[in-house]
Amino acid sequence: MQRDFLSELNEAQRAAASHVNGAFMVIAGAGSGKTRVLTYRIAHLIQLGVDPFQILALTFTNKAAREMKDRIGKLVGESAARSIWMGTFHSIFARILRTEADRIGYPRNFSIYDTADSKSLLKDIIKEMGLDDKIYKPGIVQHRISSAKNSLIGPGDYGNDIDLISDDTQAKRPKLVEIYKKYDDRLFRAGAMDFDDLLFKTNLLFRDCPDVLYRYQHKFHFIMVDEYQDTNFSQYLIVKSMSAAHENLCVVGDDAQSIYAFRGANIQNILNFKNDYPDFVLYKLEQNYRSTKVIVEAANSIIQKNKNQIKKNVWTQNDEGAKIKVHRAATDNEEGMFVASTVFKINKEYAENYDQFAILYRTNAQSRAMEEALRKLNIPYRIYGGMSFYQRKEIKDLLAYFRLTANHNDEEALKRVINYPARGIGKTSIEKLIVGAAERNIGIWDMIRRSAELAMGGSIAKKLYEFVTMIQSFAVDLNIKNAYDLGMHIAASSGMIKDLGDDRTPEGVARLDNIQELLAGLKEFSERETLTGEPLTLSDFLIDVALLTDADNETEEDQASVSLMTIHAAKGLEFKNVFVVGLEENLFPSQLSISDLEELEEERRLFYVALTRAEKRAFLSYASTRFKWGQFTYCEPSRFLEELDPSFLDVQDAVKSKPTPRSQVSFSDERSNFYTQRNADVRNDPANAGIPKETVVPRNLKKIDDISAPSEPVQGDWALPHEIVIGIEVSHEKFGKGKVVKLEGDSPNEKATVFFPSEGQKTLLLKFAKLKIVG
DNA sequence: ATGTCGCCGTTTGAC
DNA sequence: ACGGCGACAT
Repeated sequence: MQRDFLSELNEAQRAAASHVNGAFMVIAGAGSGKTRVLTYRIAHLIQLGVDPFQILALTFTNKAAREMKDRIGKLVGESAARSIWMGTFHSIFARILRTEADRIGYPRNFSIYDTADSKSLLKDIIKEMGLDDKIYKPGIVQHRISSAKNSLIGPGDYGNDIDLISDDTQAKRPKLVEIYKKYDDRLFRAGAMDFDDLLFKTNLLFRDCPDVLYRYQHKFHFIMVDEYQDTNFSQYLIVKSMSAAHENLCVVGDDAQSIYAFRGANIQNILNFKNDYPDFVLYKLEQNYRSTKVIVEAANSIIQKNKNQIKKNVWTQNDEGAKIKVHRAATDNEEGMFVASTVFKINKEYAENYDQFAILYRTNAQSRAMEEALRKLNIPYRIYGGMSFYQRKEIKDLLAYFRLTANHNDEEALKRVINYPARGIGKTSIEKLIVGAAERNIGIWDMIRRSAELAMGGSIAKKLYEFVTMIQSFAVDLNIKNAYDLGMHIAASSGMIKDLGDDRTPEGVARLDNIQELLAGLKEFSERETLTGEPLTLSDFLIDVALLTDADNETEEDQASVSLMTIHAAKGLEFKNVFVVGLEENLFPSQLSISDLEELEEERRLFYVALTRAEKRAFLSYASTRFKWGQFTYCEPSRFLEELDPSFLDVQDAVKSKPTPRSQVSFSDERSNFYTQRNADVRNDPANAGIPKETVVPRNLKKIDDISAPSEPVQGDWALPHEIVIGIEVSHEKFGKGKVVKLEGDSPNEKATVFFPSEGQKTLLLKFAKLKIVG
């Protein structure tokens, strides 16, 4: 019955997969069969007689865990596969924390705050403290607290950390520690943990309860960590503590694909592995099975520009393949058209299914132009990411009812639903309750019961009482009714179903559909069998849902679709045809990363990840102008295009006319014709003297777009950008000569902002302005 | 208490 | 362009 599946691996893969005891690390180049090694190793362990319950496998996404379980199930059987502890750090430790909650003073049904919840709480705290939210921006505060937690710096330690304090003092945010303390306290009183807490509190649990740690150390004989390059310090320490007893630890990763430093991932965890486990064994998987030679080597040529990396030599025996097409588009919409029409052509020409195409971008906002173009050509597509199903208001509302039922102290959940659907409990009342609770140092729920102290009107008190009673009645059913029945009951009794049902607009109908979908998901969940045979409760569902992302919410596709997603979301996936779009400075690499070497290297790794998703064909594109922040902005090609070895590229449509000299640090190759004109040149151009710097644009845009200027004064409806463009010189009957610096509005209400040396900037309605295009 | 209007800031990624 | 939020009206 045993299948010798190890023989299906290459030598390096087999060596790693058959390694049983001790600590070892697998550095796996892109497309080198990393998941194969992990799954085969687990299957191998089980074949050797290891109890699946003793195996812990930590993955980066729920999806990865699910897929790996499926594969293992096929190798050694479903039931064994199901018994393995496999999941993301967050979901595995949320479960463990739930079991051990009382040891750290938390309720078993603690809530999990998502980033929106925690931001909202921070906003409240900042407001309550009377601080300026322009200085204490909730996002920044949240990020600093999150980083602290990921480095295991609690609110107490934060105040003692000279570096952190001096950072805050310099940034004029001396009260940050105080916010952190209050935030921590409010979370605790709400019986809630944020995402970082799931790891942080696990560390506290293990530190403060040696018996608990001992139990888990001896429960898990084999620990595996996938995507090790993306673990943060908090995760690192959990792994280290848990594996201390057996030291059977296998970590797998690729430093070249570390793209999550922004949220605390520490590449040093890979680089330092040898210090913690001096006897460790290192395996390198360098043969790529995914991509053509061109793609592999082009990717190598880009990643070698990074200083910080482990040396490796990724190679492939696959075919040479086509060169990588580089396309310059005039606008973002044209870029979309290029992509869509190329997809169309390849689909026809090579009979390649639409699900074999991916369009990858740096930011979610870029999906719009792609979508429009695909729709025009009737190409089916699916967008991953963006507004997740679980972030929709109606879903969050219903889940808030669930959360509040399971944990009455969940402040964020309460704020969401106490007056939704409207029941006459307004902002002021809620504020009184929250402030009152904070003053008395009690939970929000207790505060409602003592609301008489707040001198609120009798009618409000009655409404509050009714609300409380309703939630309590739900709670009574929590451990009696099955999760689905209770969920249905809550959706109906809360009034949500009615409220949404009353809205007959298409959006309203869609919202009700979403609720139905969530309830259907709950039904499926409640029917799932558990390991222990106990029924799954609504609180179990909440843990699951809190940690899901919509990448996990995969519905079976009825038709093969092109995938649109951010590069981050594409990690671990592969497609025959990949389009990487928006290769422009300040977009990819992102503006925020450009001034920092480390961040720039992360962007480069991100580009590496993008390129290595492709099996057969890769396309790179960029636009010269892009509609951004509500107006046309100028873009120059990404430095990554210059860094790629040109021998792998097939550059179409490049501006062949004249390579313009560049004033900035130059890169040592000749493909400077990618560039039209650097901003610096434009600003320094004497022709632009006197024009405010922000609005100066290159004069030669007209040439780039090959626009012929009418010589007669133009009147009537204008179509953009064919006749008038940013940067063009015009003359006005009254104001004289000027230069167009901004265009906005739709025909026939298009407006042009023109800089006239004598008058300054004027915004003119084109259909009335008599402008003559000069030159 | 609820709803509407206009202004503001914003846009990196996600468990 | 868009969503969130405060100011103001109902």
